[in-house]
Amino acid sequence: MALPISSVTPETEYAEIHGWVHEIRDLGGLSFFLIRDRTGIIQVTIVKKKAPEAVVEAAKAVSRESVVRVAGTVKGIEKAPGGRELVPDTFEIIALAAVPLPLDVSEKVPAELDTRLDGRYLDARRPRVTAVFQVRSCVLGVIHELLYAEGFINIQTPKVVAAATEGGTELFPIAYFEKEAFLNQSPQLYKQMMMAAGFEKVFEIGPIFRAEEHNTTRHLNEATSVDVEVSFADHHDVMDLLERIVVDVYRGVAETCPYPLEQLGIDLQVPGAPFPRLPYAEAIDIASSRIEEDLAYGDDMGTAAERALGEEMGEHYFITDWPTEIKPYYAMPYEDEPGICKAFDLMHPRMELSSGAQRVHDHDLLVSRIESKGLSAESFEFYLEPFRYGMPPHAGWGMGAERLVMTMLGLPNIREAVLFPRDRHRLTP
RNA sequence: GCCCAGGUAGUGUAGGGGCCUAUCAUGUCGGCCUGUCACGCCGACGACUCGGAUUCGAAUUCCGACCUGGGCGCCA
Repeated sequence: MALPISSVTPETEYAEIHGWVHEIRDLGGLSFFLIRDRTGIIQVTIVKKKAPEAVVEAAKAVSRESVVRVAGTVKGIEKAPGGRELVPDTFEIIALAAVPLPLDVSEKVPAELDTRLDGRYLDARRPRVTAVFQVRSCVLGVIHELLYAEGFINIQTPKVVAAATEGGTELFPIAYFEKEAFLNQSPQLYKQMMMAAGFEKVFEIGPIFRAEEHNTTRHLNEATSVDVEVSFADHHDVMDLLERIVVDVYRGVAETCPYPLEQLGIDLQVPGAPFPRLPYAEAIDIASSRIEEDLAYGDDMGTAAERALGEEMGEHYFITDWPTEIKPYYAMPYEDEPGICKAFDLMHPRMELSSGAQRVHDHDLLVSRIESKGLSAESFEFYLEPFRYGMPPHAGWGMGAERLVMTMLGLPNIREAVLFPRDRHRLTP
């Protein structure tokens, strides 16, 4: 029975391991093989005069990144990595790797992101890349756990839809038998419909698709959205929830991912809640005093403004009370001040992570909001009908999972947080 | 969509009219090496994205195509 490499300690007497040949150092009569699995690396030491002939032969034939099965005696030796090494009586090549490799897994020579993504299966063998996806898995696990613990229902909504959610963004058209259809940009309308169904608390973690031809380090054409909707809740209630999730995610990763964090060289600091809730008007004042370009009330936050605010705030924060004009039709305007609405963005100092709002739950108000955005209410009929038969007040948000992972780990490019990113130019692998 | 910068061995790079039979590292192959841990030493192998133009001469300049990275807008 093979052991995970990290579980082999100086006290282990005998071990069998499966792994990939990370590095080979042949000193002549003595050779060292570093064998790697997803949990760690162990040194296998072969003394040619003492080792079985079959071991020596296999060791001579093996190439870097081949899959091997090695079994033998474990010796506690201080000068070996991890304080132990394996002296094999069996060294079996399970799958010989061809040469040369498309990229250097041991990271002696860097590879560009494009090269790495082309050979993602190899790139992901690199401990620092594996680590990112172990953390990502943990992040999504923590979110699931927290939401289940708070009584949320995990839903799945269609990704093939007939119309845009909110207009504005470009959609990917697809052929759906004799009809035109699109890949969904957001589960927004569906999760709201489940409020009319009385589900009260729902969440969905799934893909969203945007056909924008953006070319940045923080946009993807296929992203993972963490979406939440809660009945009988206002925007502050769901900001509280979002805050709990972010803090819990950081804490969960810090507690359960020590090896990945070590690989990434990150000393993860759990952010302190509550996060400041900065009204849009104040945010504009702060940003405009710190940047060159003109920024007026009613403008969207540009990248420079976001960056300036991020420097000022230094931590996660919310921007609240946005002008109704620049938020989607489903954001609830304040009753006493309809020029601003109960929408919010959750910001990391580097970028926006999430946006949400208390939603409009009154049918007639929603129709007038849709029309004031220049959209046609008829095309939203499937969405509007539930609002006529008992729609509770509700609020929710959507958060980019990749952005959460990216900002937490300080990744330079959002593509680092996706196994097989889809961007303007990349459709394979 | 707009703007900028690039494409040189498997990988990452140097070189910006003749000094290029193209640098260095890593890798691969062969040889030596019993404690390496970026092992070391000797030798070899391997590349100028494509098409056109300018020129006596182009990896280098110009035009076009293709591909890539980044900034902005917009957003998660």
